Amino acid sequence: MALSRTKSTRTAKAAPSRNTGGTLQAAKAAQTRSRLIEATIRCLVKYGYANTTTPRVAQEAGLSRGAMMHHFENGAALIKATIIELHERRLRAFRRAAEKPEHDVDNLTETYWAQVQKPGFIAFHELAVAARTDKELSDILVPLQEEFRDRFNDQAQALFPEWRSSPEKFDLAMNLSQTILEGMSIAVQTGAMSSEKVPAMLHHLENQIRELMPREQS
Amino acid sequence: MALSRTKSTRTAKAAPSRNTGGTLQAAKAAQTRSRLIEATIRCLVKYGYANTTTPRVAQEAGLSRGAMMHHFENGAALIKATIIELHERRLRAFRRAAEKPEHDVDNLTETYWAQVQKPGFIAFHELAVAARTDKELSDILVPLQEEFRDRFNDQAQALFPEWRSSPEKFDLAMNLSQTILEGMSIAVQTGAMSSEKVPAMLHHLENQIRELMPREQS
DNA sequence: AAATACAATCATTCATGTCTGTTTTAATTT
DNA sequence: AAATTAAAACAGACATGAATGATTGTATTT
Repeated sequence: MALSRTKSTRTAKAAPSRNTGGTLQAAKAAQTRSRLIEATIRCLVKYGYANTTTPRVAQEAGLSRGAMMHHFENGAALIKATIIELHERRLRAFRRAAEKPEHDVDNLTETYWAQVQKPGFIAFHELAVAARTDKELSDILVPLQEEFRDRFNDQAQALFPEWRSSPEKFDLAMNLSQTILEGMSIAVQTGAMSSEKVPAMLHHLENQIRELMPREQS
Repeated sequence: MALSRTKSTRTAKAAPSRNTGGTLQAAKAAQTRSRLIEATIRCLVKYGYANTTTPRVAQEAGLSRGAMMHHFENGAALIKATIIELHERRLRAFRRAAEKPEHDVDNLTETYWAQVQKPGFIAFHELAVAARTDKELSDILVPLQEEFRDRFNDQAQALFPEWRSSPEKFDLAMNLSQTILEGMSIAVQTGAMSSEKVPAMLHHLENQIRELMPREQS
């Protein structure tokens, strides 16, 4: 997409009167917006950020580009919306996992491992990499990354209350998990690591976490 | 760059007669090629893959685009050359580190940690991410990734011969190191992780490696 | 009917590869 | 050693394709 490759000369074009008023055919609008966002995610996964263009997204969504511009005043608005959708989806998935009854370490690591292999994470990483050199993108992304880390820690702390006794070890375990699982996903995707190595790594990570816990749990 | 966005209709344009003959003003040519490759790396770091274009690279190198096209018949050739340069640089750096006398674990992990924070690795990751959705790129990159893993393991095995007694643990230690260090570098770059967390992670990794070693070494 | 969803087209910008022309450098000949 | 010549290094301009935001026009809703 390469945000705002062309500078908007026009007078900011009154954003299409976001029809956020609860009860109308605005439901249709929200649905179409959602379709476009989903299409964007698919494009990011299939073609990468560099080749995710507005015509391609429109085609992937089965819409005309004109229709698309009706719902998002420009390409930047679309990927901004995509970012926050991915963020919320990440939080939701994490929340669902936390609500399940079984909370042993193996379960959680494998659940998060499954998460980081799904399209959502791949698309998110495409955007995160792009944001490194795109201020407009990083202005949106960085705060969300921080919020995710906080929620991640909150949830984990709620699940393992006995860990509050040694917060440094807890912090380390969280960072280890995130780094290894996310890093491993990226490494496999980019060919830096063979997928055969994954099980042993997961097993080792689980052991590590248990050793960082304050003595109980299998 | 987005390789070959336009298809070459012309008849393959006899590649500029690579003047690889050892002893001429061909040294100048090699030097200019090198300047262009360095400029490409800088652009990848500064602007990201999506915004690394031939005009920008030429400008960064202080050359005209025409001159650039004289040395690389198209943009794809340039980034291909950049990839193998980065690969060889990675191997060289690794080799240098192995030639130093002191070979304790702490030294090696911190050396590699320093490596993955340098421009070379960042540029390489930009290309690796792009290669995920670009067959032309991955055709070059994937074999090099494999070669790097092999050399990485060979070198490490030469440095710690006593480790041959337990190859699975050795393999795990190598994968752990690569995943954590590279993953952590990316995480910090993209804002997924705060850099404050790095020292504790490094320390933990070093301990892990030592525990995987067959009993000796401090 | 008024507004909103959608479609189609426009002008602009930019990157790409190709082509033509100029300068510099090295090799050959005298 | 000086002059000549050929090739390589470099620069600038061109045509093409594609993506962008803007604009205008049509069909649905409600």
